Amino acid sequence: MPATRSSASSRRARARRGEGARLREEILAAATRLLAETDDEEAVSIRAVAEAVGVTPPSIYLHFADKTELIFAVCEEQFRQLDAEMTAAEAGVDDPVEALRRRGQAYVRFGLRNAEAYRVLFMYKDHVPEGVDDQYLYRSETFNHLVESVQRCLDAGAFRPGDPLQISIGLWVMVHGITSLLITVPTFPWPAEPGELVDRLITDHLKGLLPEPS
Amino acid sequence: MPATRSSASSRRARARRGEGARLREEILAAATRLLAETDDEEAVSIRAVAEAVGVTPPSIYLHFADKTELIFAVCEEQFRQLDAEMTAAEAGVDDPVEALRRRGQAYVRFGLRNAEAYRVLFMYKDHVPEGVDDQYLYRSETFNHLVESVQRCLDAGAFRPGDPLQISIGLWVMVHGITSLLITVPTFPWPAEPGELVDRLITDHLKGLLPEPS
DNA sequence: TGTACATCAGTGAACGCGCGTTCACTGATGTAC
DNA sequence: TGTACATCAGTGAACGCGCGTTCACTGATGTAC
Repeated sequence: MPATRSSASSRRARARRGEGARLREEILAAATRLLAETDDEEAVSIRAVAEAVGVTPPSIYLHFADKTELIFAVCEEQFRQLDAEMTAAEAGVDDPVEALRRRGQAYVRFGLRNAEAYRVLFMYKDHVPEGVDDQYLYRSETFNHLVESVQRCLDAGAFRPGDPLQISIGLWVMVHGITSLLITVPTFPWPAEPGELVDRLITDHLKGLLPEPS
Repeated sequence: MPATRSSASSRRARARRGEGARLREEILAAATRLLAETDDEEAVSIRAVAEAVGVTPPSIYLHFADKTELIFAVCEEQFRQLDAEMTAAEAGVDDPVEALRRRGQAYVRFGLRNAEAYRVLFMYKDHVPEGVDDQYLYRSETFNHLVESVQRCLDAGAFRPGDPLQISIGLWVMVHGITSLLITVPTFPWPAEPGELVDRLITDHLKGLLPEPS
């Protein structure tokens, strides 16, 4: 009986010829799962990922140049997932302002449900490795869909005229502010429901705090 | 000629009897300076701090129980500094809304000028060590001064009636959103001046995006 | 149908690194008598 | 005024740890002839 390297995992079956690329997907999935389960990016080491997949550490380098590239690949996937969830939240909503509100709610929900992934995406420095377009976020589908959603509000006359990019930045700042503070300072006396905070702030942001003209 | 441990630093003169506590201040100052200069919390190791002070690593433990306690002490100091700068920004301004705006501007300026300290304060998990009141931020002078500043706006009738705590949370969310995104995603096409972004967002937040009633 | 060979998908062992922390100690400074 | 002693402010060396990464290798799988 050969010694097992760990009580938690067993050796993975070797891929057949030409199917080596499948390991890449398994590594990505394991890294994503580890990030969610441990809620700690430091626990997602090359060694831990290899162990979770059932493979030795050097195998990771068959598919990723280094650790940075692996983590970035995880982030890319999460970022697409965020877009998908926001798009789904908007689906079938006719009122463009209500659609935008649901988009915001979905953003915060995603961030809180995938807190550690969210931290890596938006609260780390240098999460975009060298060699990657540094306009990555700006040029992304994810951000673009927000701008389009804002544009629909402008087209419908629901907002007073303005630059959709600047309005989008304002909305992003707000939902990011909410998400990141809820993650980092969870013991603060926040409203009971994060959704409440999002709704109130979006409403304040859109309608204003100043007294109505009398 | 004795070997020097480093080309960069020399042995610090030993404190006299009863003045050992002075080392504590020197350690704090060195850690703060290291954080600012390297712009990287990971570079602020016990060893690096000791080296910067001109002392051996075990000496740190004469004044701090462990690394967490040292970093937290640095954070506390920075947090007081943030309060001082916001208070100074408000000084002599009569209009309470304008005072609030200056407070926000000062917050963002502080965060950008002390980016790595800001990250440790508000973008790390568990920056408040075990044993410290987990309502630390909420009960702080720094946060309290914001609430008081909001209360002055309410008292002056400059805001429509509302809960000063909730309004304060909204404002904090916004300035934190701006500061943290500017730090983390500096390559995004932000407005040229951070102050511009702060002003526009505070204005939008206060006045609203919706069309004026016609 | 058999066999030599190339290729592919990994393995095993080790590298050097910097880290936080501990422990037994030293030597200058001040104090009691 | 001298000296033994306690105390204080540190030092020096080492501990074990987990990390990313490299390098030479192995052995199963498929292919050419």
